[in-house]
Amino acid sequence: MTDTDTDPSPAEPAAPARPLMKGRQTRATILDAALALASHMGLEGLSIGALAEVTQMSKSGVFAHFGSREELQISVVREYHAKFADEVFFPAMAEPRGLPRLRALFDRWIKRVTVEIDSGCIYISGAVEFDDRPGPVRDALVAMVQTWQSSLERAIEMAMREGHLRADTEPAQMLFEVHGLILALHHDARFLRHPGADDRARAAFERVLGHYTAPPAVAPAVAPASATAATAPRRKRATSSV
Amino acid sequence: MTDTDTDPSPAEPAAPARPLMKGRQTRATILDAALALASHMGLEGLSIGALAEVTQMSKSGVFAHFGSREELQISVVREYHAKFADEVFFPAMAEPRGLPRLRALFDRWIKRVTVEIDSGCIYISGAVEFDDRPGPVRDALVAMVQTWQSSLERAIEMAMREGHLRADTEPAQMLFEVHGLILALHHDARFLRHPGADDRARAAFERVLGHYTAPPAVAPAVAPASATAATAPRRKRATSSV
DNA sequence: TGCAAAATAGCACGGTCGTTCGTTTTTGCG
DNA sequence: CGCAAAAACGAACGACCGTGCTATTTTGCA
Repeated sequence: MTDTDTDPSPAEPAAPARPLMKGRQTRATILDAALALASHMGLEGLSIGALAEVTQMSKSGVFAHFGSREELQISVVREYHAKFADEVFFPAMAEPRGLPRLRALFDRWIKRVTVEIDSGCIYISGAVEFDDRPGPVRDALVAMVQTWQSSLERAIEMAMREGHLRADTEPAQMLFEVHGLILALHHDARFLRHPGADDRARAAFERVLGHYTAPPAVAPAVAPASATAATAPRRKRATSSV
Repeated sequence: MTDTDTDPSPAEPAAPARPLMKGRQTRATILDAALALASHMGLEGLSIGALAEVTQMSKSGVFAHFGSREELQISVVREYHAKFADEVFFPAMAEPRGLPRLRALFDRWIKRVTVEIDSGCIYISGAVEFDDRPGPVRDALVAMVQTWQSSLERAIEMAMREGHLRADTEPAQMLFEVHGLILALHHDARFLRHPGADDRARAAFERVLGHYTAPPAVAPAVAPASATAATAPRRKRATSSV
């Protein structure tokens, strides 16, 4: 949401900043194509030549916008981060704190990973590609992923504070388990092409929620389920349908 | 083992056709190096030139053993599969059926993914690299992963038959959740370099076990299918296939 | 020891890659 | 219009890639 085009009206005609140039626009076009290409081939599969072909430009013309392949990759990571935030994070923040927001986050996350058939998640593919490849690209990727995970963790903490999750919940542990569901979904849906993978993910998510909303529970086998259902507040809201 | 090693009597003096040659040995050496290299750079990062340098051979010398880069990649996948089976599957099969075997499988799986510092899991990295890159390499990879997952699923079914897991367990669903823990572990340990990731995975595994060993549970207001299973537990448990 | 076959090396090919550099076109504004 | 700056182009470079050839070395057995 940072540097989007601001040209509905010429705005400042009187001695504005010199570089109002509309080369920025082609840069956005290139970045868009790069994002699509990287979703298919991975960040390491990005090639300036292929990018030039897709955008009908010369290799050097594409190159000039980034200065190096590495800078292009980093730009792609940042672009993906912005899009991810727009489609997953911000809309979910419109939901009320606690379980509704948590469900909205997970639901949109699922859609980001699967519904877009032609676009694998760059966070996931990038994590595998750069897990032992040091450098600026890895650093950028780690920073973005950590930002996203921190947001999730804060949402979990908020749900605890709202009383929607049991008090002994370890947010990082719960995040680990939920993250695993997304990764398994990505694996089964994209790689194994299992059709019902998203249903599995959703069912598992509800199971995880079921655990973290149950009473602190020393009571082992005999604990009646009706009591747990009473203490766990099930909001209507039914998540966001989108 | 294939090529006609059943000739104790050398009937043909001119062409005994005995490929006992020790070029097989160098092939194994190359494959070993290739496995290490692919663990770092991914299957797509495998290059015959780099492999030649590492093994102190000529490019063409390395090349001759596989006939094509693609065949080399497939050989690496098969080699990894064999090693994986030797280190994870077969030792765990020595444990008694049911929970002990399940725990052993998971425990060794964890170690395969993390303890080997210099070796990422090729199943995981390969799945991301080839999730939309059709071809023989992808096919081989899918086959190996499915073999492994089927083995796990059978182990889960066995645990059910032993009475160690509740009768309404859906093996594929449980497998999905456990697999997610491994993927999250791989992500957090290798990419984010979180030190305690394996403890998180183990704790989560026990939580999953805790759920699937609990009594069938009286409709916790969520699951639509499990409730019906509890009321109708009578299903012939036949299917004694192996 | 000799000899055929297997294993390895050497070399060259066409191709793609990222990058550089000089030139040309386009842009924005006086 | 004119003109400087920005943007895009085109050709070339060195490096690495996979792969096909033909030698050369090594091996295993008579």
